[in-house]
Amino acid sequence: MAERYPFDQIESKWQKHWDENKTFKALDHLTDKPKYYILDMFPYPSGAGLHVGHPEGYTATDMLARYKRMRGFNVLHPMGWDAFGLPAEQYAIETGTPPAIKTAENIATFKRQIKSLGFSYDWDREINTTDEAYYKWTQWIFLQLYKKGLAYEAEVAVNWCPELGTVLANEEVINGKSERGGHPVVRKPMRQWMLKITEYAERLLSDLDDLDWSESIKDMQRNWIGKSEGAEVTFPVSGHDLSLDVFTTRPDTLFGATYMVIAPEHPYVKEITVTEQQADVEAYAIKAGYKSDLDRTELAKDKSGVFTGAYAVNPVNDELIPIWVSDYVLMSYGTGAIMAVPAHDTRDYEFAKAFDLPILEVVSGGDISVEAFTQIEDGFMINSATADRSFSINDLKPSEAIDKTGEWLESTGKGHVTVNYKLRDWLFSRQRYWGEPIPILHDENSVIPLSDSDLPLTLPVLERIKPSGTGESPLANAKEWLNVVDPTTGKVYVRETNTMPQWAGSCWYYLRFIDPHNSDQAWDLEKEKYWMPVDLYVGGAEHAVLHLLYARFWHKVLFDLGYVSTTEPFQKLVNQGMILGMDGEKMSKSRGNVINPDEVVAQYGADTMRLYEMFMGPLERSKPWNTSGIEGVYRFLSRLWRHFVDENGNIVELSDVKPDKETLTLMHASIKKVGNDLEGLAFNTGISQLMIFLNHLRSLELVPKQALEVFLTLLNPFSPHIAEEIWQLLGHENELVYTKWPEYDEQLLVKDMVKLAVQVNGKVRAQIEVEVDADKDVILKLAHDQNSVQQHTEGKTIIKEIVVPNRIVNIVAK
RNA sequence: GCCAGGGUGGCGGAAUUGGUAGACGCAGUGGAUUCAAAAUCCACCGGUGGCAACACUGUGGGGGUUCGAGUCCCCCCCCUGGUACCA
Repeated sequence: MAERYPFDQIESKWQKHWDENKTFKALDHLTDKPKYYILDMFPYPSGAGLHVGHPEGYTATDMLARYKRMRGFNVLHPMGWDAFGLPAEQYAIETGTPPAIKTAENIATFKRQIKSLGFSYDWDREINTTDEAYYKWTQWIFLQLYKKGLAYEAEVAVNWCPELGTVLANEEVINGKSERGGHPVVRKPMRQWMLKITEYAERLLSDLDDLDWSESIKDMQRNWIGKSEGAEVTFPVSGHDLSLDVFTTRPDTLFGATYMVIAPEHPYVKEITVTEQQADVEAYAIKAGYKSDLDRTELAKDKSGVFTGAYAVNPVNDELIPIWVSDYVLMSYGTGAIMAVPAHDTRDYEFAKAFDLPILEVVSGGDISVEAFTQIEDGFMINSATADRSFSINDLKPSEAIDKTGEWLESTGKGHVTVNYKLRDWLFSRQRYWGEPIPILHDENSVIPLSDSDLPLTLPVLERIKPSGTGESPLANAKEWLNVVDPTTGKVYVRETNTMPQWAGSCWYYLRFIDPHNSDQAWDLEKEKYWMPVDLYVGGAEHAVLHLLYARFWHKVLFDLGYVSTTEPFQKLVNQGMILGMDGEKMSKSRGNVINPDEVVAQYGADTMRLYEMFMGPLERSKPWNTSGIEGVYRFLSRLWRHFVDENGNIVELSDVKPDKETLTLMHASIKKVGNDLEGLAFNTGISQLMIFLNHLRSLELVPKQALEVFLTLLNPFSPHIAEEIWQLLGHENELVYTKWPEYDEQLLVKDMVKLAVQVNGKVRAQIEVEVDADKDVILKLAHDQNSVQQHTEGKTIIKEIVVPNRIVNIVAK
């Protein structure tokens, strides 16, 4: 390890200074400065403390925040805690420690660790989702959703574990057994709160286009929303006074529908099944009910199913086709029933083969004796006309046939063109204690929302948190809390025992940061107008779909209600990559490759830690930690210190004269490069430029004071403690934090001589130095004068000579 | 299977978007300093051949476009993330 520079003293000194002076306080109504809102995804404060992945994103946003301040922006850069959630509740069940206590401890650890890195958060805006002053407004937003008709109750199957007497989250169920104890888990319908996110599907999809997010994240959201255009077609059931609606994206293949399939949970299953098939169908439906969604897909290869004995009428040609029940059709998508076109759908093809059902080709171009032909771009329609020829799509391309069939369905009333989404409504309730209570009362047959003045509805303090045994949340045990007696009528109401999911608090925290202490409103509308939208949002890609989709949904609802001024909350989004262990594997306790940020800070200091986190590589990419790599950046900072500060802590002798030409050019090139790299979040190359700059300064006999000052200014966003300290030693009264970022002079970056490579047939043979924008003839003459060029052109005819000004010369000879 | 991103020295990574591949850092080698080591400083550092000048070769593999390709086009292989009977 290099000789220590006193980073521990320097860093604690400046961190204390920033704290005491509230250096990073964001000003709400400072309208003469442009605003910049930089947000980190706030962490769940786990018991394990911070790992090196957290500070990666925080370091990046901090560097940008500090840079933006130097650029004259009023920066909002806050931090808080997403502190509701399962681990604290499980810990409480095991140990008896109340979740609030454990959570407070964890937050203290996280805060200490985050502060040790010198991040420039406005700590006066710290928020905590478990704080009743915060969740009062989470509940208030829920009531807004409820009043708008976007929250409703439904019977939904949950993972019920009879042994544990509790409902489990999907991730707590492994292979149909509980993660803890390995007890069997069954699907049990329970009353749940749902949010109608599907009502916003189209807007959530189309508004993605204008966001400055990576294409891959946008695509994940698009896939999740899963819009598909098609038609709904009605198939009357023969001999019954009912019909089955199906959704299809391929109405062109209607003539090829040779059977139908309905999901085992379909409401008509019982009704249409003929007596002889009743037993088989019922047995199959029960078996399918036991399978979780996962099991169903695992068995995807082998199609299973049972014939109902009933027939449907294909509306296009009045042919009778059999109706089957199979779990390859999902009740949760479309209508829970499909028309099967085995010739042109892989799944239907497999099913038809398995049960020997007819396969009728209606699009030419494939070989249906081998596999389903699903290409939609190639081929032409065949076998697709009504008996009386009144309707025919024969010889059309499938895409044309889709449109024409759609029109026909509309005009005959046998169906209609429609759109379907994969997105489902959001299951919003959890049978847990440690979450926001849902502000709802029940009586025998109705639901009564609390009024705003009853908020917050606080969590009751339970002596001991334990499962209710019924599948309800532990709140069902809180008898005094549970029952509410109307003082005038004496009527007894029961509180909702479900709580909100962890997503709730994080759906709007970025709005509370704008006005965190407001007790009359969730946030002030004027402040919201000033600060929103979030200009940069940085966090892990694990939240690419759910958190971001849920938050966007709430934001749009709040927009419709007039509480926010933008349609989208997060204008620009960046996902930091993962930091891997030294072995290139994901860090985990079991692998023993976890790096503890506390140890890194203790050994090398926060400035080095920050610098290394960003020097490793591009922010978005995953990259492995390397202990000798951190030595490198540590040496860089040590060299800076040693070169300019003597043993007594005084600045060494500097020159007051103007920097020489080379130094001046490099100085201005660095201002440009480092600034551009910070804007583009390309921290690694910015740091590399700082290293080049310092290497040059160290090569000088006497360093011009001005050059060192510029260097420190550029270094400040990256390693602020050491930069401030040397800056102060230079005698400056003001702090670097709000020092203006230097301007560069483009004129100085224009060189007067350039080196050109001379190629012969595309291979570099010589290097020449000429004046900038030198004449083509001059360049060529000089090029031909080179020995090596002559060697390689000797005896050859010159066919072509390419001169790219200030770049390259290429002589083509044969 | 499908969607997205990515394969560059021993390692992390640069490369003005078609113009001298390997910046910067790590590791390594040689030297200076030291009684010695650590630290520090200087030099070298893709591969093959050569004492050297230099030559050939080289950005996952194969083909193509171009005066010129890490960069553009086509085919293939591998890795990472997402998703999965979505009709």
